[in-house]
Amino acid sequence: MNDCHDHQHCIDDALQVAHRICKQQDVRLTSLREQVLLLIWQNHKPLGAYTLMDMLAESAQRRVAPPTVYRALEFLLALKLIHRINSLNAYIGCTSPQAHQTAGQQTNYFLICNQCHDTREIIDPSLAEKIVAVGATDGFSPQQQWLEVTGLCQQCQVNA
Amino acid sequence: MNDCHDHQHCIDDALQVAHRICKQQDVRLTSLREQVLLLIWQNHKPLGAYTLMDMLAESAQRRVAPPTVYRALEFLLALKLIHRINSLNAYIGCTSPQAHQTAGQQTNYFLICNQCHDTREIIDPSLAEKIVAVGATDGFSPQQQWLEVTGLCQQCQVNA
DNA sequence: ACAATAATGTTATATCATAACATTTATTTT
DNA sequence: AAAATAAATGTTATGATATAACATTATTGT
Repeated sequence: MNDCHDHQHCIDDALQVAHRICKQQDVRLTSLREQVLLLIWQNHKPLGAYTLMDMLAESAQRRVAPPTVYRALEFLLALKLIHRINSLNAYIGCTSPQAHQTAGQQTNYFLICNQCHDTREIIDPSLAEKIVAVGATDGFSPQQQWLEVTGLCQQCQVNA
Repeated sequence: MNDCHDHQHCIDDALQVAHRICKQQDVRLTSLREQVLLLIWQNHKPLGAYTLMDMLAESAQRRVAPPTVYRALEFLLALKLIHRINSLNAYIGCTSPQAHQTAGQQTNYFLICNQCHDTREIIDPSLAEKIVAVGATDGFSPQQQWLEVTGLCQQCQVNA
């Protein structure tokens, strides 16, 4: 893990934000949903749905079937508490659920380390604008943007 | 389809380029591989592997099993004659197979219309540079970039 | 023609995801 | 508090995407 941060603090913070957002939106962060979110944050790497199922069985003593975990993921995705990494079929915690609306679009930018799999979300309105500008050449009106950049994170470059 | 081009010409051209590249690289564009590439170009939209299988059975009178079509796709992907659209689990023809190496990275940028599903590839070195710059802030060394932007193409905005 | 290599065929199965309906839990109304 | 309602989760089955492992066929170089 790319450990340039206090990990426990980061988890606590994410959970706290989640509780706040759910309260605001008047939706329920049930025990299942919270467990899923917690597992995603504890691992701090993109996790697949079936991996999460196994983890729930182990750490949370709760064996659930696929639809159950997918429903929890769907809920968390809708609130943007997590994101889906399309190139990995996996899910990761969102660092700032309110921050990726830029000019009416949903932006999702990730740096994915091929070696340690640490995955970092980027929030950068100037990048969003650049991408909009590129599409505008073709008269395209964007709604959602996904950017997944794979490579080597700083840690893994140093260690190589 | 976003028909601002001569479609047959575009198909012919793509096939010709494919033949040339295979010759250059000394690899074989077999009948199966060519059929798959042709189907992808004829449709001009992202196609799933199983859709391609069905199409092969119909138009090319050739019923094949999944591994066969996946191997053909793998071959075409390796030569960058096609790309995979991760958000759709689908494959699309590449407009200029040599053009997306920018500063040592493979770049894949697409505008995907939510309505007509027309999917356009973008080649834009300045965007690649911008993305590299964004990653550089975190000391990230990129290898591959995927950008998938969904929204409405010009045609579909006009028709709406 | 023969050996070596590459491509495709075949069977089985892994992996990711959802539809449809039953049950349980939480909330609201009375 | 009990009943009615709504929301969440459980359950079963299956759909959709992809690959592993090994057999066979086609192509290439000698």
